[in-house]
Amino acid sequence: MESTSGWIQRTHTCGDLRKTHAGQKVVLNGWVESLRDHGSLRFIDLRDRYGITQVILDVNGPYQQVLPDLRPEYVLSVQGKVRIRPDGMANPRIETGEVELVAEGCQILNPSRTPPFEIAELAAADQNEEIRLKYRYLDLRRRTVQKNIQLRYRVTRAIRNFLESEGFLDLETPFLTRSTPEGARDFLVPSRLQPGNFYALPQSPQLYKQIYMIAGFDRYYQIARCFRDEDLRADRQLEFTQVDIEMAFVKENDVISLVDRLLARVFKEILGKELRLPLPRLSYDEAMSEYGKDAPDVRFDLKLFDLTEAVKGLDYQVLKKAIAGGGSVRGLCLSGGKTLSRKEIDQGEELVKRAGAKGLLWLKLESDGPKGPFAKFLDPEALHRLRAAAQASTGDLILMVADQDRIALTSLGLLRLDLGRRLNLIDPSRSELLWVVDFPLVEWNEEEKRWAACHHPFTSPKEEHEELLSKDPGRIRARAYDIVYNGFELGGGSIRIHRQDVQQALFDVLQITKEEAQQKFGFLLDALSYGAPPHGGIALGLDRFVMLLAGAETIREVIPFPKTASGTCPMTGCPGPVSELQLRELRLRLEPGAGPAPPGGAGELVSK
RNA sequence: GGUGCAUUGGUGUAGCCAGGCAGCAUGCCGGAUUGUCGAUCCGCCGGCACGGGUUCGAUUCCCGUAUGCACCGCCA
Repeated sequence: MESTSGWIQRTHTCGDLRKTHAGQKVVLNGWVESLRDHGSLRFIDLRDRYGITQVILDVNGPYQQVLPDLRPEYVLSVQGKVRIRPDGMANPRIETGEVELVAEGCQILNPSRTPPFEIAELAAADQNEEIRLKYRYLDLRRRTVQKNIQLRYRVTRAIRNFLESEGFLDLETPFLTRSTPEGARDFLVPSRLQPGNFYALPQSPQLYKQIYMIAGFDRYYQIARCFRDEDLRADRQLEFTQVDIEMAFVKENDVISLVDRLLARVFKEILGKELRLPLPRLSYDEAMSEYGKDAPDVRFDLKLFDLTEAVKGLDYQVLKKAIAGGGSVRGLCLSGGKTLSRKEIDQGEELVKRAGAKGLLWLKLESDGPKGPFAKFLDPEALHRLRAAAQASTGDLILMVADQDRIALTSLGLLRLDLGRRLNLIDPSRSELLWVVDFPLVEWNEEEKRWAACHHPFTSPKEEHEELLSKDPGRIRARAYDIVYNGFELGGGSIRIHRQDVQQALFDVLQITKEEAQQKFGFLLDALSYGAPPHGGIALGLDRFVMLLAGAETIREVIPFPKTASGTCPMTGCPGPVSELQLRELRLRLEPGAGPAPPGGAGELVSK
């Protein structure tokens, strides 16, 4: 194509050139990755998204007027001839390393200020994150970051290709919607046309995708942005992305096997790994009693055991009290763990205490008998029962928590993970995926003295449990399922309620009043009354998925423009103040004390 | 809302426990250099987040603030 603005466009990218191009005249456009000045000879590594090509400039070349000016990150157009590098000069570290471009022309398309940090591939990897985010456009030039962002694209493409081959339609849903009770805090958007009223940004497209099902679009998907105004974490951002899927005329197995195949496709395409299908399933109760977590990391064993029966009748207060109070004694057995120091055990105790346990009991199975705070209360028979129940042998360490079931299990679940990490029991090269099924439908919220939905208030109870809605909600199991990847909840879904009477009954359990339900979800209840098909679906956390596939520590590494832990963006300085006029148009007034960020904050960073 | 850790030239760090000239690397700037590829060699410039306290003296100790990160609460 003819250039109209005086600069010469590339014929190839910086990742293209090989031996076969030798002798050809080519043009490259790109950034200066590094400069090596040998006086009368100058090497430039020219970079673009496709790779790096070495360019050779001669001090006597027809471009000598630009030579003194060249600096890292300048944007260049280089014309020249491709040459095979002299013997022994090839660079096997780059794909174009067997050739080089001997420059015959070189123009600076744009200079660059000195970057605040190095972009070059081998530059220090642990760059301060705040600076990286402030200059995200530079950070995104770095090879490793580019790889993560491109990986994200390849993952979404694989997902789209798969779902579309399965007949799913990619359908949009509004960003400006209605605030709903339950769930996370909404992001609110004031309405100018309806002063005093607010839109909410969607926490997920949940209700819309159900409406699509009722409307007959029986296979929907969307790579959807979701918004939740809650505190951030390494794996949580204010806005995040879900692979949102919904299907009509399906039961649990249809959704689960679809996602099985979807994941298998992604693992094949991205990691080259074959997943064995169907993925294993664990009931919620099994997951909790064996791993102490509803999203277990099964890359290592170290399962929890119920030791209640084994220690029942022992004259040891801690145990007696817990059992008498309706609780249980749970434990795990660390093979060869007798070498654990007292300090390490104390650290473990700290951990379980933070999870609400009163303490950590331990028993070392030495060859000359058991050692530990309650060893002397153990008669030979009880010791035998305990060893059997914990599948322990001599040299092992049994760690126990005696408490209410939930506390005993969750605290040991945390301890299990901590031990797994600290003792290197986890093989990081493994990818373990599994389904957790048969979740409870609702959970008692002690603070608010009411039942709350475990998944969301549109989740269908198991049919045989429907009658329990009015009698014993805690015993109801839901038609819900979570997919777990290396101990992370990758996604979750359910078969939805498609009958108005059941939906109403669940709202009653959740103490959502008729008025409130009518006001907030009236449209859904109405829709359910016009012939809603049985339907269900799932939402996968794309950010977490890509993070795990990339082997990254935080989802910020796979999100092009993430926010800091306090919800700010060092690059744009958002959130920022708005003008008096904007507020007046919305009929909003700020409280005294609320207002623009103080100087020295993120806003200030940007103005420099 | 809470807890912990951190903040030292442009960037990444040492020094802080045990108070007394702030060191290293890289980048920047200048010079040398014909086969480098994290080029090399020589030289130069540049810094203790902010506010208060203790002290003869604070980068160092104490308190507060700000910012970042991790975690708890929170996230159906």
